[in-house]
Amino acid sequence: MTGTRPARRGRPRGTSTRELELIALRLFTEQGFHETTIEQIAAAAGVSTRTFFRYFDAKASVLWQTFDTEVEAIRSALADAPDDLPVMEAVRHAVLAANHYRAADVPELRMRMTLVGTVPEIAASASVRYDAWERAISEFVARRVGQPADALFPHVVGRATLAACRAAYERWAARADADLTVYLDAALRALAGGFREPLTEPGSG
Amino acid sequence: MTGTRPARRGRPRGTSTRELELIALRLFTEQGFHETTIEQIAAAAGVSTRTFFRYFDAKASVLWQTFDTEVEAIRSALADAPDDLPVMEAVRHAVLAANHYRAADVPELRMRMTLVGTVPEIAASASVRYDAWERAISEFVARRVGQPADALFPHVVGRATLAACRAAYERWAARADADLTVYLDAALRALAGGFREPLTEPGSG
DNA sequence: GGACTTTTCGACATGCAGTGTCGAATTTGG
DNA sequence: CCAAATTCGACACTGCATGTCGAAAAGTCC
Repeated sequence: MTGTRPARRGRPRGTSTRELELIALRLFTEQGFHETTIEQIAAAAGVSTRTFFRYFDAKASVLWQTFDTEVEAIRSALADAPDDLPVMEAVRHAVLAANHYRAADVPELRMRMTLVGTVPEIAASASVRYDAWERAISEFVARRVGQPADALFPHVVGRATLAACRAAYERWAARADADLTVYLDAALRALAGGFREPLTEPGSG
Repeated sequence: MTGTRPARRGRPRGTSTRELELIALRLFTEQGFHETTIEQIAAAAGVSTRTFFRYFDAKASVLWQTFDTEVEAIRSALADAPDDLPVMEAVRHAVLAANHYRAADVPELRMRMTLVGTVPEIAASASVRYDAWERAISEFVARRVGQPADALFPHVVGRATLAACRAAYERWAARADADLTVYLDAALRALAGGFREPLTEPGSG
């Protein structure tokens, strides 16, 4: 989000968060998360390990770069939702709108998802980020039903919605046979239906 | 689950997981999680830091001792559920049955919940444990709807159910004005209703 | 162009989590 | 009393994360 100002003041940066992200993603998939040291990532980018921590506050943070973008997309989509649209309909549309990726970005996205769903240490690092995602939902729900954002109902909706989406993410990353939005749509419809009628797997129809 | 055999063979243990758990819980609440070193916990129990890691594989693991018990309780409750009971009804009953605590255990439970909901590092350590909880649900759902346990629908139900319960846990730990089961019941009813009608906060009626 | 400011970087040091190794300590069983 | 079993403590080591401080590299102003 740092505006690309053409001429900054002091010494120019030796690398970028994006470069470190790509290098780390490659090394993690090649040799594993735990087997990759920060020293290796930094060395591959031509900087010191100390500098790595000037770009990211932790080893796993390198994988959560693009996550904030999605949260913001959901937020703005929910802000534009018409008032007569049912709450869970609005939520579903917002999530789907925020998860349309260009074909070129899909392999990287899948790589990231696979790591999140596979490596426990990375999954653990997610809990903090998920809070922002959930808040985007719960604050919208709170507005619509006229309750404080930290009340039980909005909180439950936010948590459950993210949980459903995570399940869809993981299934998609593991199977790779359909569009991500198909999985998300199915999961969110099942959620809004109270899980009364079971769902047929997207790929198996 | 180590059966308390009265006479074992070699040198007797210098402490127990339970003792370490209580000491750690006290120190964490007194001075914070990050501010408490394993050296302090071990010293308070009269053992070396190396020995701490013979009882737990990580610093945060010390707080998840009793979690497995709950998962097992849910599992067995679901196994006994009658076939004509709707799926989400059975899930709700099982969760509620597994969360009846004796009054004496409530303060410790609340302490633990507060830490999980407050300290990011502890929340992060939870993701692995939650998997077992979710599997208990999703395997039951898979059985009932005749799908593989790793299919999308059971997966979504498991994730969403745990998410709803976590929201209830946190609200309960933060407010402390009612029984835990009241919060859980409300959250799970809202989930099974597809979040169509909003929920009134348990304490504010 | 030279002095000054701003910003990033590298080197060094430190603390803590987690793991491997190995010998010592302590109990039971013969 | 000796042997087997089991736990513990001491030591060493790697890696993550953070603090400090001076050097490097750019722009800015005169």
